[in-house]
Amino acid sequence: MRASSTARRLSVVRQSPSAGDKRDLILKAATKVFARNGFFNSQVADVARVAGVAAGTVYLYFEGKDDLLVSIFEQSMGTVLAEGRAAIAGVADPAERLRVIARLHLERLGRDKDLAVVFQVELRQSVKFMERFSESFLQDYFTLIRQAIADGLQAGTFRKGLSATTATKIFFGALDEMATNWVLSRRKHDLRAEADAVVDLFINGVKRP
Amino acid sequence: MRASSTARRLSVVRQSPSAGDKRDLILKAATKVFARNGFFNSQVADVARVAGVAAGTVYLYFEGKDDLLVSIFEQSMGTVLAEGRAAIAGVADPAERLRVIARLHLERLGRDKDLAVVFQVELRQSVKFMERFSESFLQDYFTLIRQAIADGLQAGTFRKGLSATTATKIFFGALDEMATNWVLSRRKHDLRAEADAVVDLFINGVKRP
DNA sequence: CCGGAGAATGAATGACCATTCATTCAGTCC
DNA sequence: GGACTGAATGAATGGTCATTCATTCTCCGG
Repeated sequence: MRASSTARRLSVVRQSPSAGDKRDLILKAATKVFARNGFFNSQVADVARVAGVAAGTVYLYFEGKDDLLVSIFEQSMGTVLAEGRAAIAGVADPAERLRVIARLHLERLGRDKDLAVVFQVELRQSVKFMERFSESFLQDYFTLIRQAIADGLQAGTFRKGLSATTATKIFFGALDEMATNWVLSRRKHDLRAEADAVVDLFINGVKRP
Repeated sequence: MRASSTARRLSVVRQSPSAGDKRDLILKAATKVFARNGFFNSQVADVARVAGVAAGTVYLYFEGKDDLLVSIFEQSMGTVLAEGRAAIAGVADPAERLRVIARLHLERLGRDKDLAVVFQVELRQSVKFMERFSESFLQDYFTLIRQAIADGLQAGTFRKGLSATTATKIFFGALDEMATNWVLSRRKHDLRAEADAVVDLFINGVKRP
C-alpha cells in the first residue's frame, strides 16, 4: 500500500503480445490463492507459483501485494457495472430493473466461487480498504440501484415517503448477505435462484396483503 | 490460532480481585486498536500499550493475538444474545419482535463505533474466521430472527409460501448493511433511527399497496 | 550468426513482530 | 523483616515474507 509508481500504467503500454494475458493470469491466480488462504496468509510467492511465473514477475505487472487485491476488485467491478448498465438499458419497469440487477449480481458471484470469496470476505480487510472501495465503483453500483428505486417512486408504483437511499442499502444488503451466506455455507445451493426471492420480498414485504 | 491451551480458563479461575477487570481492559484496548489499524496491521504491543500493560501481560489473559479477536466477538455476542432474548420475551407480535431485534442490533453498534468497526469489518478477515463465527453465536442470532418470522407465518400475519430462512437472511442482511454503511460513511447519522425504516420496509415492501 | 533490448528469474536482503522467559515487583503471612 | 508466591515486565529470539536487483533468457533485426 506504500508505492504509487506506474507499474500498472507501464504494463498497459507494454506491447509484447501476451502482456495482457499474463496480467490476467496473475490476477486469476491471486483470486484463487487469496480465496483459499485469505489475503494476509497468502504469499506473493504462492500467487506467482500458481500463475506459473517467478515471484519477481508479479512486480512487473503490479505495484505490490495490495495492488493485486485492488486490481481484482477494479477489474470485476468495471465489468459488472458495464454489464449491469447494458442489461437494464431496455428495461422500463423499475421493479423489473431491480430484478435484472439482482440476477446479475448473484449469478456472477455464483458462477465463480473464488471471486465470490474474495468479494464477500477478503476485500473487507480494513476500514481503509473499504472506504476506498465504497467511494469508487461501489458508489456507482449503489447509484444504479437507487436510480431504479427513485424511478419507481417517481412513477408512483412504489410507496410514497420511502427513502430511496435507505431502500437502496436494504436492497444491496439483502443481496450481499445472500452471497456471503452462500460462500460460507457448506451445502452449495444455487445462488442465482435466490434473486427472485429477494426481489419479491423487497417489493411486497412479508405481510399478508 | 495455533495454541489451544487453558489461558482463558485459568484467567477465570484466578482469584486476584482485579483479574476480570484487567482482561476487560485489554479487550477494550484491542477493540480500539483493531478498529483503528485493522487486525493485521495491529501489533500486540500496541494493544498492550493502550491497555497500559506490558506486551507479555496480554499472554497471561489470552492465548495469542487471534484469541483477542475471537474474544471480542464471543463476549459481545454473548451479551447481545442474552439481551435480545430478554427483550423479546414479552413481545407476542412477530413484527413487533423483529422491531425490537432491529433496534437492539443497531443501537448497540451505534453506541460504540470501535466495536461496530470490529464487527462490520475486522471480524470478516478470512473464511476460516467467518465459518467459525457463523457456526456458533451467529447461528443462534439467526435462529432468534427466524423464529419470529416462523411465528408470523404460523399465525398467518405473514404471507404464505415465504421461506423463513431466506427472509431471515434478507432481514439480517439489511441490518448488516445499515451498520456497515454507517461505519464507512463520513457523516455520522443516527444509526438507531434507521431500525424502524428497515422493519417497515421488510414488513410492507416498496410497492404501493 | 551476432548484438542488443526487453522480459523474466529467484536468491538475497532487510523489516517486521508474535511470542517467550529470565528477571523484577508487590503483596502476604509468620 | 524476610521469605514466599503469583503477577507483571520487556528485551531477546526466531521465523516469516515482501520486495529488490544482478543475472539469465528470448527473440529479433541486420
